[in-house]
This record gives sequence, structure tokens and C-alpha cells, in this order.
Amino acid sequence: MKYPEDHTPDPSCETEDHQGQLGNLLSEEACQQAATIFSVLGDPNRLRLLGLLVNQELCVTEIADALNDNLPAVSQRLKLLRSERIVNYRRQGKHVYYRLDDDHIVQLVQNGLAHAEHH
Amino acid sequence: MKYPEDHTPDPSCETEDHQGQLGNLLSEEACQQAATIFSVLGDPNRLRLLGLLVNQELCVTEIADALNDNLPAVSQRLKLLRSERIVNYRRQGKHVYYRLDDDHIVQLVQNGLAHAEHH
DNA sequence: CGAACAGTTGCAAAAGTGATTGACTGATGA
DNA sequence: TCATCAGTCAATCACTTTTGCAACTGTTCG
Repeated sequence: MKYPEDHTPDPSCETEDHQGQLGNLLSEEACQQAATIFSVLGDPNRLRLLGLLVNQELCVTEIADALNDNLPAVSQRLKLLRSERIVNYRRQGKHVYYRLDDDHIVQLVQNGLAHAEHH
Repeated sequence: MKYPEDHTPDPSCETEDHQGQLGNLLSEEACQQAATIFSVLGDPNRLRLLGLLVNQELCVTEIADALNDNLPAVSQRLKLLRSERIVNYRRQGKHVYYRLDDDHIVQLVQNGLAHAEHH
């Protein structure tokens, strides 16, 4: 999966139409976007990070400490999560505080976990 | 993310404990599993395939035709989806019919789409 | 201003992933 | 049994993604 640099949807995905033949629920574009979100969630490190943010707002250093990870790595992950609008942030003095963008993400993550627990 | 060959959970993920310090919701193992599921869903081709199966059972050739894709490619994807128990199948004569394993998946996919549409 | 702290960015190496092709297996039916 | 159809497997190649480190930016405070 190639992550888009920013929120610029690729128009070239309209070149062929794979829908409509069998009552496909998923439009081409929706598939693309949903797949991107899923693949961003599809990494244990990022998922752990999101788990931390479920009920609190934390700055990068706190996150890195809590996850026992180094700062640049955490910052990279946050950048990706930011680009998919999964997390949001605000700067306060020297610190940048991150939080989950909305409850939708929590829903998604919990759904995924629920399915994981089934097996 | 490396996909596990089969449903054999890796015990080596218990070597270190990254939890408990800040009320982390997600256990190490749950994270791993959920991340695997997410990353399997994190591909537009697989997502389209799942879209096809939402209300029907189809054999591999039918899927390949509907998606305008070649048989081996579809079979590979199905194998992966199978390994994560996202789809289920039965053999009938020469044909292998696939279906979604349970409603949970539909939930997950729809959640992902819902978030995608937000932006 | 300049030192120190908090984060971010860039880059190269390493690891992982997906598409493709050809060979293989299993079932059917003449 | 042999030919054929349906599907799977395995290996390779090109391409992405992740990671670790060093350099850089921005902010505070003496």
C-alpha cells in the first residue's frame, strides 16, 4: 500500500470501472480511502500508540517513554497518523500534544480488537 | 507487517511488557492480532473482493471475472483472507465457494468506509 | 544572544509486500 | 485412464515501507 503524501486523491483510479456487475457495495474511491486507513491501523506499533491516546492527550516524549520507543520513530508514526487525520494535535510551548481525532477511530480499533478476540 | 503462515500465534511477543504504565487498553497480543486484521483489510483489491462477498457466496472464477483479475491473484488474496478467518469456504465438485466468515467483518469494513467518508 | 530542550525531517539500509508466471493438485466425466 | 477444468502453490522481481541515525527547526529562558 502506498500512502498518499497528503490528502490528494489520485484521479487515475477512474480509468476503469470494476463495479456494478454484481451489486458491489464499495465504490472505487471509498475502497481506496478505507484501505489506506486500514493499512495505517495495520501496524502494532501504531495501534499501541493509538491505544495510549484513547482516554488522554499526550505529548511526543510522553508517548515515546510509555512505549519504550525513541522519539524520531514516534514522531514519524504520528506524522502518518496525522496525515490520515487519525490524530490531531496542538502545540503548547515546547510541547506538542496529540489526541485521537474523533470517536470513530476508537470504534474502529475496538471493532478490530473484538474480531481479534474471536479467534 | 509479516503475515503469519497460519493461525499459530507467536509466543516471542511476550518478551517485553509495554503496558500498564498509562492505562493502555490494548494488550500486546490483541494489538498484534488486530493489526494483522487491519493490514489484511488495508488493501483496495482485497477490500473490493470482500465487497463482492457481502451478500453472496461466489467461487474463485466468478470473483476473478467480477473484479477483472486473473485467477492466481484472486486465489492468493483469498488465501490470505482465509488465513485471518475473514472468509470461509466450501468445496462443491470442481468449485470452491467463498463467503464472509461472519458479520463482524462487514461491521469493520463499514466502519472504515464511514471514517473514509468523513474526509 | 546562546544554550538547552522538544520535535521534525532526510536519508540510506533492511525488511516486507504484491504481481506475475509457470508448474502442480484434485475432481469430473468421456 | 486420460483430458480438461478449477484452483492452488512457489519463485522471482519490482516496488514500498520501516527503521535508525544524524542533522535541522522552533521555542523557552537565563
